[in-house]
Amino acid sequence: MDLAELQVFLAVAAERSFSRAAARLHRTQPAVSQAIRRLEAELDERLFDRSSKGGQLTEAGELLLDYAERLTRLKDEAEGAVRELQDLRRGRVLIGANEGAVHALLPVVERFRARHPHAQVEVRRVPARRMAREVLSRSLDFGVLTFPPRERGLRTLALGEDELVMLISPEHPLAGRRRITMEEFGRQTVIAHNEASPARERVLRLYEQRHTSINIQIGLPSLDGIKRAVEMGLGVALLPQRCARTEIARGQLAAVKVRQLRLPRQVRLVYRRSGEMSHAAAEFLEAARASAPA
Amino acid sequence: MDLAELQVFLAVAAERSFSRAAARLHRTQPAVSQAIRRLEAELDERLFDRSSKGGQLTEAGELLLDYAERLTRLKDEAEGAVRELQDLRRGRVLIGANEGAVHALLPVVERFRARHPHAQVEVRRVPARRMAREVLSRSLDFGVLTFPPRERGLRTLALGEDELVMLISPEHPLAGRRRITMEEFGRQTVIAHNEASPARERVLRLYEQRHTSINIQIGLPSLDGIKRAVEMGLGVALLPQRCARTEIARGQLAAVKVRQLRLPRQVRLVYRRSGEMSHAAAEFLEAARASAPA
DNA sequence: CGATTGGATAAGCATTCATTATAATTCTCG
DNA sequence: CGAGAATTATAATGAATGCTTATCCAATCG
Repeated sequence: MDLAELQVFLAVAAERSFSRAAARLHRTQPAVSQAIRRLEAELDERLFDRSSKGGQLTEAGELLLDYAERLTRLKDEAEGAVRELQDLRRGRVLIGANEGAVHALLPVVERFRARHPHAQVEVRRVPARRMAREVLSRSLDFGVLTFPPRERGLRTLALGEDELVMLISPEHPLAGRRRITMEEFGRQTVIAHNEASPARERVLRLYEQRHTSINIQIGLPSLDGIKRAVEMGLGVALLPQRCARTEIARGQLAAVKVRQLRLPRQVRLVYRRSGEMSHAAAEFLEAARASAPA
Repeated sequence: MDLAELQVFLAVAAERSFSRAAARLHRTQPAVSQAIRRLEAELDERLFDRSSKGGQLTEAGELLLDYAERLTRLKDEAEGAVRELQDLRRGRVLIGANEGAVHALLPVVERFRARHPHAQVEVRRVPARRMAREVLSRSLDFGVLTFPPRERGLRTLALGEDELVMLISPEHPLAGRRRITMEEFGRQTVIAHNEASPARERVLRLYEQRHTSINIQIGLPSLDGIKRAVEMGLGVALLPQRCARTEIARGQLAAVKVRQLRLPRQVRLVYRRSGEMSHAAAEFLEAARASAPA
């Protein structure tokens, strides 16, 4: 029993005639006769009563009619679903990023969504350490990193540069300064993310090398919390400039560069070198390329 | 997109390997490759990611997997349904009969149901006049008549003889008599069905021919109502003997023959001479032959 | 009763699908 | 990183399925 045969069966049932069904299907009448015959032979059951005038359905024919309709409907639905997938209406891009990197990603997401409004974008918070592994194991389509991954089998795409700046309240005495020294920064009350990150490791190492000190006095679990705390004057923070762009523009926060701690870094999108990429992922990559710096 | 191809697709998805799927389907590996290729070409969409280890499904593959499973399930269900029809675990026989004729039919129904407990039997009340037409137009599988139909294209099978008797209350003065005359019957209070029937026409015509009279004084819409009314002594009725067999046996009603009005008649099952007959109908006919008089 | 209509059958042909043989990838392991 | 193993892709061939043309047969209708 075959969908093509059922299609013929449906045509005959609808037209109540073998020859008219043949015309509708752009086949000859014997082709229709044979298709019905094959069906009947396989089911060992007559489907049409040829004795009567119009191709009258038998009881078994009536029964099969219902199933044939459901089957072709389901088939059309399947094809439609795939088509939709191609239109990215069901597509989804899964991206891993740590909190700071999200900001570099937003312009890409914006561009992608503008072109494919039905596609889903999900950005998950994934520690930089696990990023490469998750991308390679297909748990993620993309990862965002601020350092080149050592793992093989990955490609990267630069999304743009960023640097760390000290964020402080505009009321703070240092708010007017263009830049300060590491030592000055070290004397501040520092508010930081309470998760390990490569950037933080690097900053701590730099202080160690200089034999000066820094104390992280407040640890918060979210970027937003840190920014609010800085606004309230609880202390200062060292964060990627992009993360506070809007607050700086609005005058809610001030940014001051710290000598030796600017750590300019490339924000990178990483993805699998080989293997099938979903349409959505391919399109996302395209959007990233378009919004990346020339 | 074809059920056969989807079958291959399902096998590959299940085995996560083209070659293992080929083995399971008793095909060669290139056959599987090509079937998948055809599917992919038709959908214009990769279904498996060949680069990674096992035949990993792509996004579209996952989507199609669900549909493929539902489609094959539905196909199996359709085949099962036809099979059920064949062994009469499903199926229906539709019979037309007027109320009196039902009694002649019951032994046949009983026999049929004993053999095929899952098959449905539906007896519909159909006026004798319309019976032949309904059978020919396939609205009914069978009809029950007490006269040979004039229409061509029908066959008949005798179910048994029956004759009209006068039913009266056992308390009635005439209850002891073996037989009475038409004139005596004419003087009774007659209770009859208030629907026209060939039998009634015939009785009225006989009275006309004899220039004697009969008055139907009570008309009731159901056989059962008539029998109750007779039991209560409201009058007498002229009905097929079979219809009151149990009441006569129990002594609730008495039967008296009426000269010239016995009208012995053959109860007949009528059905289409040509055309497909459902399995259920064929078996019902078989049951009727078996329980018909030799 | 002959003509017409609709379906069945037969023979030939084309396309499709499966097979064998072989190439190209990808993965594994030293 | 490279050789070998495993898995999938490709090409060529052959069988079979299904379509077409050309009829035949049955039923219906004037």
